[in-house]
Amino acid sequence: MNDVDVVSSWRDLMACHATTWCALERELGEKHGLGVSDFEVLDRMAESDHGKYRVQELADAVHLSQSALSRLISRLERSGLVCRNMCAEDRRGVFVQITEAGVERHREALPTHRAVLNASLAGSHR
Amino acid sequence: MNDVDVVSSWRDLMACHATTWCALERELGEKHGLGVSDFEVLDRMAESDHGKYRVQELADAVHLSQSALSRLISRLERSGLVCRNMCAEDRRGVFVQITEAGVERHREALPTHRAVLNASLAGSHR
DNA sequence: ATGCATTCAATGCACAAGCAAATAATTCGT
DNA sequence: ACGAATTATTTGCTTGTGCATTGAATGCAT
Repeated sequence: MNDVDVVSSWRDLMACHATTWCALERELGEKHGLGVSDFEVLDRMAESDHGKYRVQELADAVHLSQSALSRLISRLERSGLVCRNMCAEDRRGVFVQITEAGVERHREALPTHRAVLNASLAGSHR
Repeated sequence: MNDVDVVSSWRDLMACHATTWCALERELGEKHGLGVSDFEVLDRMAESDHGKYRVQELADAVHLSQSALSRLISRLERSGLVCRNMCAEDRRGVFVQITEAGVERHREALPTHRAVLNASLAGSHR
């Protein structure tokens, strides 16, 4: 793969990312009062069995810094979608856990999320 | 393509975007004092013949809002990499033009950019 | 020519993100 | 067992981003 190809791959990737991200931000924001990263966090937690996550795990999953995650969780906590629990084994750590309200909100938002992705990624990634 | 596939495509896309973006940000920042969007603007201008761009054109090209672009251009202008010219035909508009220093900086940064992309996108997009 | 709606860019403002430093708890070496 | 190094998270600070608004120029209709 030559330089021209890599560059155009990267540009395509950026374009696709930007379009999809914006569409998600708009739809999730308007219809459910969630940002993309908010949804992503809820989504990870909802799909897991145990429902408990460490902050750093989530940060990796949604590609944010630790500090960004910490604040994001604070916002979600203030909205009652998530709660922090002290972690008994290692008291430096914090377990983040989705609440009933969080599960509910996620269930409401899920179809919107899927719809946007289907619309936005339809052709590009077969 | 079913829901599961779209979602995993989207997650792959986000992961790839995040990794590459961060690598570019770090390398371009450390070695050339440029952010990813800074480079992207210089890159567009350097590859064009006329070298003149309208603000909104650039905003679309680099996937930023018009206001973000306006400020980005101000920063590049302060660094002397770019200059604004009044546009004679339509005096609401502004032409952004790359300077000699801008061309120079872009030339320096280009190999770094290509190297990071090659390293980061090597396998994924054949 | 004047008024009105539209378009281009810049600015005020609020907010989310990253980096670095602070805080808190655990582990390791001796 | 005590202090040093390490790990997990939070907080202070600065910066970049988007939205809404403003200022200015243009096009169009009257």
